[in-house]
Amino acid sequence: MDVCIAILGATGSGKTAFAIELAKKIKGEIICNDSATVYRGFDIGSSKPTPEQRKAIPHHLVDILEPEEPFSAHHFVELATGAIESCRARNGVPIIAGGTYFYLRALQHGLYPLPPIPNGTIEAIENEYFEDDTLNTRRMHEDLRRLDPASADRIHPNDRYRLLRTLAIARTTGERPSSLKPAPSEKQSQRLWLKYALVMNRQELAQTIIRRTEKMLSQGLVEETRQLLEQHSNARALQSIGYQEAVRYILGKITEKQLRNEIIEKTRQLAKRQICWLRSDPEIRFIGTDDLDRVVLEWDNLNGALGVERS
RNA sequence: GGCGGCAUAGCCAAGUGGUAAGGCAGAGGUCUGCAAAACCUUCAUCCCCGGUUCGAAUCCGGGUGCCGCCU
Repeated sequence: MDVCIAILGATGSGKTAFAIELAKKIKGEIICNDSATVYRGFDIGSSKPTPEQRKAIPHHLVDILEPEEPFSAHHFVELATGAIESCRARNGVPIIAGGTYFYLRALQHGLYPLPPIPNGTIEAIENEYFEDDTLNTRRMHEDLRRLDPASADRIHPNDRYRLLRTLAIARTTGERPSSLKPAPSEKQSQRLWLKYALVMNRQELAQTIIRRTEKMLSQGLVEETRQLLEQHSNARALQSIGYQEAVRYILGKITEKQLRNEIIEKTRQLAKRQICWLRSDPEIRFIGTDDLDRVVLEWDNLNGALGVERS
């Protein structure tokens, strides 16, 4: 049996610090569950773990990609799986820490067994349904219903993002997307998870987000963005929170005050969606930042129980 | 002090006699390979008092507040 610990939480709930403290106590290594910290150069705005933190505890999946390189749930699953194994080989405890619950779910439960969708498929579909300057999602939805009613039921007619992807899957596999089932690998199904989420009340969280945002700005988020924009203007991560607003500020579209307020607002909205994910998973246990000992204890208990089981 | 204009949700705002559009924010939710993304649901009785009318956010009178101009 292979046990992984997940430390989840909304942005600013203190999960990074908590995960590091936990790692110190149980010989853990941290695997970052995050869509932005994987990129080199995205330091301030992604609140990447600091060099000191990374020196104290090994961190995986940080600074592993150039800004233009693609990254997705699938890449995350592969890389995180590798990191878990190498950590295990060193007798360490893998601690998956971060806010991208979608990635964690893919790591835990697996993704569809899908052939890669050929480049240009999505664009081709887009062109097909592009009418009068917009995507005719109504027609996309009707066509999807003809191909796969079950998928059409699950996807809202306005959700062009999922409509596009589902149509692309249907086209490249020739199968009904709704018939595809997530396929956890053997490793995945043997893994045991201890999942925790740091809770914080909304007001406290709002305060933390304000402080964080101001800190990012004073640490030079705008300057960092300016450099990224010059060298990697196509990087997708430039569209993530903080960077997107900084780009608009650099282009003169918003004022400094708007920059600050919009980052705060977007971050708060993100936190809300993250909390929503966490609430939807009954396996997650909610903890406070002072519950470190409890987590260590639960980990020890589980280990003891597994040890007994083995003998 | 006089004259004019405005007053609709936390904010912006449509509506000029027939039972309160829309956007933003907020709250709740969905999510299976871009997720720090995309999408859904939900949220007011119209500054106050009186009048006209079957019926008023809409018309009339008075009050209050804000803005502009004049003295």
